[in-house]
Amino acid sequence: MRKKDAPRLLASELEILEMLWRVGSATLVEGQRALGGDAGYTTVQTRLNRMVKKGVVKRSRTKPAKYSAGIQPDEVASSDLDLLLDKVSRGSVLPLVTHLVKDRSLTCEEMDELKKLVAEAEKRLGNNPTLEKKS
Amino acid sequence: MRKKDAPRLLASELEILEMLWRVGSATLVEGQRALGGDAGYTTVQTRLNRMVKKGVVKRSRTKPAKYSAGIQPDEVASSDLDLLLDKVSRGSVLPLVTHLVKDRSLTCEEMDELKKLVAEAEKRLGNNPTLEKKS
DNA sequence: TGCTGCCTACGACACTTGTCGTACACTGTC
DNA sequence: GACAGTGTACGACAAGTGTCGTAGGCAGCA
Repeated sequence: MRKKDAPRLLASELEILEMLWRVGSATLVEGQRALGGDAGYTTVQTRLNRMVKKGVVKRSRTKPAKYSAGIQPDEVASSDLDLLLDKVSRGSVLPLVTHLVKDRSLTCEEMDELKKLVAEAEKRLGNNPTLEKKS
Repeated sequence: MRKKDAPRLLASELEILEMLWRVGSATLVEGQRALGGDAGYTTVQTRLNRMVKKGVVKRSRTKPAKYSAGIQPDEVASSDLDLLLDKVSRGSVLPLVTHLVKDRSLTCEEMDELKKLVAEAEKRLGNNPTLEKKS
């Protein structure tokens, strides 16, 4: 059921994607600049093109080609979280959520959303009383 | 402050670590078997040894050398989640928590823990009223 | 028409990772 | 002492990644 699109992207690929998500789309020059200018022009070019070949980045047919992200942040987050869930926390969400929420100050809005989430989950639990007996 | 120990492990490395966390420690034979026997004996040997060199796996000096994880699941989860948080969800925990909690059935115990977590976070928010005004 | 600047394509080279095969070392046993 | 079994070290090779350099294509201008 899971889309096999994002098979655990490398940190460097995440860096590129993060840049593209941030700026929307970018030509090579813009992209290289947005990445901080650390990597050389052709380096960025090669990395972007290899990611295009992989399908995680799209490029336009316009003359100064525009590169844009081919996958959305939530897709990446999803597959990555699922992997973490599977390999690291043995299917239990609690440790992960704990790390995310603990030691972090949330805004009021986030807190509200969080409570709403929990309330929904609780309602769902009430509706599916059989599912909770797996422990 | 963050330990730079786990710089975004590869999926294959996670697989090895998952096995070691599961069995505690293992010789090569045990490890290869625990991995499902898909990879050859020397393949597992090479992968384990390369991870030892990286410091993410430890090996004993006993004769049939015992391999064990050099980092804990929560360390991996932490650094990985922080990376996701930074690159993918632009510092906002909500999308990640949402994915973790939504579409998943939690047990009663997990639900309790979750509510406890939220309550704690809320208390902390109350104690630091200045931090919430960033929006 | 020829030159100058961008943009792009392609090749190169080192390093990492996945996958093994092979050779060496040590321990019992005959 | 020779041999078999088990464990370990090392080398090899392909594919992928990070990093560029260089060459070719095209627009605008003298």
